[in-house]
Amino acid sequence: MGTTQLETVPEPKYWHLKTVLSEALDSEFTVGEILPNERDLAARFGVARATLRQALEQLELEGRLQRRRGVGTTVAPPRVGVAVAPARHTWPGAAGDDWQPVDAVESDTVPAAVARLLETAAGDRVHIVRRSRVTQGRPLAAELLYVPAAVVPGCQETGVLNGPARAHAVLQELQSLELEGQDRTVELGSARAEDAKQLDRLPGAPVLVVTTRYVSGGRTTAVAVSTYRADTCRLTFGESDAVALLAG
Amino acid sequence: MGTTQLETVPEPKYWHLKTVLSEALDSEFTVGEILPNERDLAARFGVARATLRQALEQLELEGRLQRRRGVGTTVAPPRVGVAVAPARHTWPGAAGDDWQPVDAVESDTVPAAVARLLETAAGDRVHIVRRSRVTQGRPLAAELLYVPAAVVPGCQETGVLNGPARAHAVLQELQSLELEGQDRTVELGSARAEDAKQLDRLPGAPVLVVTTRYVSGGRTTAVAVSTYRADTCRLTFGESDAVALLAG
DNA sequence: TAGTGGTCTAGACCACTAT
DNA sequence: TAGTGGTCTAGACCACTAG
Repeated sequence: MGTTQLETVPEPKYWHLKTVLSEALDSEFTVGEILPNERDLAARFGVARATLRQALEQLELEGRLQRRRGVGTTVAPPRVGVAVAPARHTWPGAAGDDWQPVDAVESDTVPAAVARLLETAAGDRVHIVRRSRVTQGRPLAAELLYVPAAVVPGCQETGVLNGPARAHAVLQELQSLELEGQDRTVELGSARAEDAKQLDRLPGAPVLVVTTRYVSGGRTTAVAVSTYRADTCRLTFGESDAVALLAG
Repeated sequence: MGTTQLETVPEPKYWHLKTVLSEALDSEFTVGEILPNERDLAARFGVARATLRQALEQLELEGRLQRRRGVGTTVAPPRVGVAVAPARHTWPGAAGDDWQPVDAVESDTVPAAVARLLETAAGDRVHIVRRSRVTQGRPLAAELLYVPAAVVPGCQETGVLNGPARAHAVLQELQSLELEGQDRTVELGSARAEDAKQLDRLPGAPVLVVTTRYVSGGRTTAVAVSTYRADTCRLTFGESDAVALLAG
């Protein structure tokens, strides 16, 4: 046969579209610039809107685009480098940490995965401190910090305190304990409705879930579940924070 | 008004569907079990197939499901905990590391982000070592390790070696250097065509991209870009590897 | 109120896998 | 060859934002 078929596996349209758009973003657009709307773009490329959207979704996942309902699609700035593991181990809420306490509640039900780490039994009272991390006015991450009531006995009477003050009380008492170590896991998740609101995203948006285990007195003393916007954040670990400068 | 509208924001169908399916997975299915096909499932829930697929995609993103074309949709096992930052800093390829060298090439073009970290100029020769990480017969991650030729002068004449041997030669010479430190970043990406094949996924599949910077002699000596399957992997950091046991 | 992205439908065909 | 998930279409309506 004289026919040459270099691509035995034809590239899907949305994949090719993504490549074309990606190159266009590099060469013809600047950060913050607004793209034509989806209907126009689809028409221009001769595809259905759903196909165009598949390409846009990928680019948004990679942090290249930002889409907002009622507004439009804009070119996203490079991802923000976010230091996750400080050089020195510290309790959450220690001086200089980038989180802002939001409020705290006491509960006797925690997610199964958290209960397993804390080795708490069903019914054990646990403080749940909500915190949020913001940079340049934009929400980066939401966190739930789980501290068994038995770990911070001084916080028995915090019921009278209001939100932030209560969170402060729990965090403050933690500082008095000796922190022996910590470890973390990172995995992909999708934002729960509550997190999504806090992160200014729609429910289901992709997030990087960082689970931190704080060890003190030979056992897991607290667990933090931090939910970072996957589209805008690049998590940084390690001694040198200089790498946070890396772009694109 | 006597009307009570608790949900002013009606939940999208696919979101509700995802919740229902998620609970069904917990209670009525076992790991590895095969689900009804998409057309049947869509009919059963009274939605279009596209809507059903939106829910399945979310569940796959969260590592609850595994879908394979031509085969079906199965219940995924819990994510595998993968140690990313060993307790002691070592060069890639050191004894006991979980990676298998695949091959190596020499090139004078590297991704812009890598060139920035390595501080190489356009045209500088760089060894690119491909490695892969496998557990229980399943591919977890693919890696490209970039080492400037100037860093491993003993590897000038490796052109005659075949793939794996060449990779070994570069890795071996690295061990002789003193490693001063390393740091890492983690971000969300989508699999390039080449990675996708190595990871047994389709192009565009969500991946966790770990960029490791190796520091020696006061400067960045090597950069590794490791691409982990986001659906099956949970990355673990820190001194204690015990956390790798955490499930679900 | 006009315009945007988000959701949803009811089809169709294709690529792949196992039999 | 039959059955699966993957891609694609051409519509429709909804929720949200901004002028």
